[in-house]
Amino acid sequence: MLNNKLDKAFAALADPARRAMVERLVIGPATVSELAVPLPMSLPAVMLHLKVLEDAGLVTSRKEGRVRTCRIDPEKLSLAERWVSARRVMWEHSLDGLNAYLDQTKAEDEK
Amino acid sequence: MLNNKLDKAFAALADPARRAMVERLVIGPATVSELAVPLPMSLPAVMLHLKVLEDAGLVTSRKEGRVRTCRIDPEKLSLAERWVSARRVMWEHSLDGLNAYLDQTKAEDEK
DNA sequence: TTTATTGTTAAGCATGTACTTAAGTATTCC
DNA sequence: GGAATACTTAAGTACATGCTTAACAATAAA
Repeated sequence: MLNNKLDKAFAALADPARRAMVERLVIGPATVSELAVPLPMSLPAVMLHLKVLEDAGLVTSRKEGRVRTCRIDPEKLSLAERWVSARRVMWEHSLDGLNAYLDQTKAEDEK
Repeated sequence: MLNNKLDKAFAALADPARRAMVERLVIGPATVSELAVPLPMSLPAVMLHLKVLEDAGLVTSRKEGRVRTCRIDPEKLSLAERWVSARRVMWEHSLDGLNAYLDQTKAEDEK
């Protein structure tokens, strides 16, 4: 059912086509056709990917005339980022992570 | 086909059961049964999730006797983190992101 | 050596995902 | 008005995902 926001955000980012769309949109807004150009698929398929991105809250779009313009909404992007970051930091503060850190420090001393 | 490492990492993190397993493992290593306790599903289902996490490189495990011990491998975790972070930063440096930043700054001035 | 524990494999099922082509709608241009 | 553009919807197909229960190791404990 994908209720959770994180579920949707991570699931959206799991697809290379959708990541490519995000990569394009971080540069600036784009139309649906512009997003579709580099992608090896039909326009309806791109629409579906766009819908997934919008549903995850990563992208918003607005239609003016016959053109739909899409842009990044970076809040959800940072939501996903913060989840991963917080867990990595937690791990680093655990005994396991501490040992890994010490091993790494030791390895660097021996260089 | 999920060839890409990022595909697998994001897809693995898109499931709440798997994120719960990661949350448990950042505290320290755990057995399969320990990971299964809080999860509302059968042990074989947990095994499948574990396999997905291992396949994504987020988790490693080793069997000693009849017990399999699992632990986090934070390298792939930071791989996903860095992808998101880099895109957010790129967006912030774009005209769109710059405007959002300025709007936010203005809003905070008015507080 | 029987029994309990811990994990693994197999088979099956229901649902979701990622497309496709074809047809349709709404705008804009000529 | 008629044609081109930019998307949108519908219908259908193929494959992947997320479980289940049942049966089967392998190891450890009594």
